[in-house]
Amino acid sequence: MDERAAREPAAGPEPVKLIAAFYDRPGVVTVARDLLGKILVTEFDGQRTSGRIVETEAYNGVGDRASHAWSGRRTRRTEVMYGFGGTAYVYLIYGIHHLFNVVTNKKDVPHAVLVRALEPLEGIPVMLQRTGKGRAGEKPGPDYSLTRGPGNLSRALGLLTLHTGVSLLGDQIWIADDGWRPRRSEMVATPRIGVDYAGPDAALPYRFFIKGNPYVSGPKLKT
DNA sequence: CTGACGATTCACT
DNA sequence: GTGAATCGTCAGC
Repeated sequence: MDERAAREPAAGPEPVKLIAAFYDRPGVVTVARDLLGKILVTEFDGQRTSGRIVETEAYNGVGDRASHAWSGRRTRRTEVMYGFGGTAYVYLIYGIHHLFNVVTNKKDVPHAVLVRALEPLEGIPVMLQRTGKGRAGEKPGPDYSLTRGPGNLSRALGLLTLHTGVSLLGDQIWIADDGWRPRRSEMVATPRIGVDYAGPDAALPYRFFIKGNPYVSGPKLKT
């Protein structure tokens, strides 16, 4: 298949917004894998920005030491994780970066998927404006750092902590399927990034990404 | 109320 | 490879 055609949003069918049944499923690891290739969209003040999801991480509820909900921790910040699947969970890390997560599973089961990287599709000028990247004097060609890494992509799409609790079934933030999906052989699973504190759970293969995609964060794989 | 720290990023050695 | 930025959250007193 022509790789370029596969990545062109206009080449495929109209993207269809994912419905509650996608998010409600009990297996957060499966949902994290299934999110690869889907399109994350934000539309704030009439400004649409979107990108194809190329990297995710699953956070597997109360039994997962890496999860904010580990051991049933339930606070004002994490309360949204205990809500319905298909809700945004955005939190501030290091006082600087906003990280966007998708709450999954049914109410009271605090599963979530961290979206770690996107390949930009729509609204790239807006993303450049929001991030301050792409100004004159910089080297030509795509700036892969625009949406590489969870802090960067959240900034590019305008996602802030105030968006925590927003339904992904609404018209501000949603995820769509345009029919494109990675082959199984293009998908890689590794341990999650930045969760060394999680003891044995730090080694779980809960990070998923599309092999070879230049927007994927973290160290490069050995070939 | 206090203090330690983080699901990160970037500049710098 | 190392360290700083910067502040809400959380556990503990």
